[in-house]
Amino acid sequence: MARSRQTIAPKRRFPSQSRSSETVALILEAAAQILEAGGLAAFTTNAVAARAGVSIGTLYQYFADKNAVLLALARQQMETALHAVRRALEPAQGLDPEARVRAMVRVLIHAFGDRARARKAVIQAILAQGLGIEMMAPVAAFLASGGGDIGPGALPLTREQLFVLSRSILGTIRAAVLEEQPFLRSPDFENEIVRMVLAYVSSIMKT
Amino acid sequence: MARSRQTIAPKRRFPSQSRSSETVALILEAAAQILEAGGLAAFTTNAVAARAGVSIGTLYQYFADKNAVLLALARQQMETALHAVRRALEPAQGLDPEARVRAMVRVLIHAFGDRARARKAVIQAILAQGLGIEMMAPVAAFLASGGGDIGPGALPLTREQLFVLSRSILGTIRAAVLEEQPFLRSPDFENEIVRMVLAYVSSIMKT
Amino acid sequence: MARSRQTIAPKRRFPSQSRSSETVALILEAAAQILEAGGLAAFTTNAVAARAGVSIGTLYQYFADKNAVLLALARQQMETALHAVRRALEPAQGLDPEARVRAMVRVLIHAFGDRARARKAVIQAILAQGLGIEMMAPVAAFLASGGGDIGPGALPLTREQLFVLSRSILGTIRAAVLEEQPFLRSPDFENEIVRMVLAYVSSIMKT
Amino acid sequence: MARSRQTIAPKRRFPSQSRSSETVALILEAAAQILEAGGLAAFTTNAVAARAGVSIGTLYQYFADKNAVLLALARQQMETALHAVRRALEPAQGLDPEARVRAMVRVLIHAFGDRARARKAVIQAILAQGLGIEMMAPVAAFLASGGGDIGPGALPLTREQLFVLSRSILGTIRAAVLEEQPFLRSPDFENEIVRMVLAYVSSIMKT
DNA sequence: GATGAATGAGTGTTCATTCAT
DNA sequence: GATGAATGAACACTCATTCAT
Repeated sequence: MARSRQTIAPKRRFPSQSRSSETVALILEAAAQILEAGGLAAFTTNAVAARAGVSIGTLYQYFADKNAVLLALARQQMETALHAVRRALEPAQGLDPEARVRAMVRVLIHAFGDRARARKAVIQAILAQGLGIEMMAPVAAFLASGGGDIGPGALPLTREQLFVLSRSILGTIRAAVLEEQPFLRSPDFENEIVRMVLAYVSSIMKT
Repeated sequence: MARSRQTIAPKRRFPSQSRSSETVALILEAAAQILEAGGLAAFTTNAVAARAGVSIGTLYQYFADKNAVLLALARQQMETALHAVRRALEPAQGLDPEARVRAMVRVLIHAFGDRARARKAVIQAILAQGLGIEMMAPVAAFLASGGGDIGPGALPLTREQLFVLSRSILGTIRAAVLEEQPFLRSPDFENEIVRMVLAYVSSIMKT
Repeated sequence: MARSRQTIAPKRRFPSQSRSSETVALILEAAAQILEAGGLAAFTTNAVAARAGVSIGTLYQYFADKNAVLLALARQQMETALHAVRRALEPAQGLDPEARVRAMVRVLIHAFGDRARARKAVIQAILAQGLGIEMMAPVAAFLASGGGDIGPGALPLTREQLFVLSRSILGTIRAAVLEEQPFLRSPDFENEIVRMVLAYVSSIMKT
Repeated sequence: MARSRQTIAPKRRFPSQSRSSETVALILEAAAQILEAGGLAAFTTNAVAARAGVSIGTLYQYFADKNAVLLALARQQMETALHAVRRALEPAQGLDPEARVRAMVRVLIHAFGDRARARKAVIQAILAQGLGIEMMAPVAAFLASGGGDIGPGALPLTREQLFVLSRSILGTIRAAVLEEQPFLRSPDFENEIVRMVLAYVSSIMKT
């Protein structure tokens, strides 16, 4: 039934492509706007459809249920963030580890810092649904695949190290987003995360 | 969102304090059980009252609204965790920093790891309600007041350092709980968190 | 949880009796009216609640779902019909079989013939839900228990005979109701059913 | 309720009769399968079209609405049953009445007993739609036209007698189908229906 | 203080049907 | 003729909260 798994829109129809992906994009954009404007409480399927300018029936043609919309939105954000990280790391090739870590952290902070309320709501929703794991998987995979390549060479991390590394970064940023900390985008905040990461990685390498 | 600030705290009864606190305890226990059994979805005020063996009206006599129950439960858990940390740190007086950090981390892991489903649900609920800040405050305060006293002496941390320190620890443990990671209570996991904390603190002190 | 099984209202609360049974009666009456006025199509839980003058929530306090209302209504009608049959048969004690059968048939015709649209709708609903068996059970039980006591003595019917006897009577009347046959209450119609029953029973006894 | 009378009959196509009737047959077969598999609840126009391998638009090219599909299916079944009865009665020419009645009853039992779920669903749907009369008409007409020719000669039945005769047979079988009685195809069940019919007819003739 | 029956706004979701392509 | 994306009216049902007893 399902054609491909990479498709952003989960479940339901896979219409003729152009029109449909447009509609899906429309709906996701509307979802983000609703979230941004009114938070999770305002996020109703009817509201999303209305803002997207499509009928509620159309929404359900592309998304199995309310949750699927949230999921798709989260996935989209995650992927955007990962792309941003990759792009940020390219020009950092060859630079010293600190520069590379800093580039990554900065991207993550801002990835999660733009459209703050929407992002906060997405995170809340994902956590509330217990879908956190699925969302973190790509990040961990990225780091595991040497994506970070944070140290001077490829450092083979254990499962636990990978987990602590990724979650301490994301958990900290996430907390700042959720708590709406004013210093989220401040250099000091960035500095401290970078310091934490470098210190931890150094410590691992010394072993 | 919250109506008034007083509503968060359960309305204390003065008349027969014993009966009242009994009832409150009954309700909170019921809430925890409901959460443990059915997760956030099963957590309805009617269900909690029913399991507590009190009428829904009585529940509302002690708690301003559904959220207040969740809040009280979370606060109770937080306090339990803090007490556990303090108790764990006492015999560690005078020991080297690593031993002290390890004691604290271990306690936190178990504090958040017991009665897993209930705690997970509480965390989800708190986050979903955007109440994370309030819940973190005591922890931060504890660390700020030198509670951790992790370094060789009192180390005056900046706001950002305090935040990164506390959230990287709690965020990592939290993620492990929410994602139901199997290694949550493993020594390796504990080791890595300890390593991360010590490395970060050392790095701060060198400045 | 459930207190007693004879209660008409199935599932849900069993409130303090007086007020509640009043409410239940109110709802069932409203349901019958809605059915009478607009048929099955108009039968929505909201409409029933509105006509009953109670909130939709109250309806769901007493009935598990839409179907339960229909079920309860059908049961009530069935029981009313049975009572009527019993009452009709009492003065017929000692009379010849024909008189007794006639009394019974007449009651059934009118039981199903009054408030025709409502009764029709109830039957349709019951059949559509596949709940026919449950509704027929009491009738069969009645006949089986010698309730009919149609022959000159107690005649022990086989399962199949009981079924054919009860369903041929009820099926015929039912068909006349559903098809809105004009002769439903005519003496000729009654005569033919009586003839059919007597002929069948005689035939059985000859064996 | 019904919009116009023509809508009941599927719009016949003249151009390429073969292709059209093929499509209609395809749709009816799909409808039967859906009904058989999931009962009335699963019977949606979209589902039928999908299983038939045609677009929903095409379905509406041949059937005015959802009901028309059901109607056509019911009619098809009814006709099949009648043909079967006629075929069964041919070799019974000249046989005694019992043999002829038995042949008819047996055919009816099996006509309504095959593909049980689908047939049950069709009956339910027809009844729920209040379309029972239309469906019974052909049967009554058949019996009226001496089709049954059950007695020793042509017996001129009154309207009521015809009704009671046909409905007591069909009503009984119908009930057994709807209630999924295990003895539906048993000889005992058949015997009792035959007995009932013969007894009733005899009784009529004696008058 | 306790009770619990009553409330009703609010939401997710379905599915028959249309019509532009 | 065929297609199938889009439509949107309609509904069942939940649950936090109130208030008369």
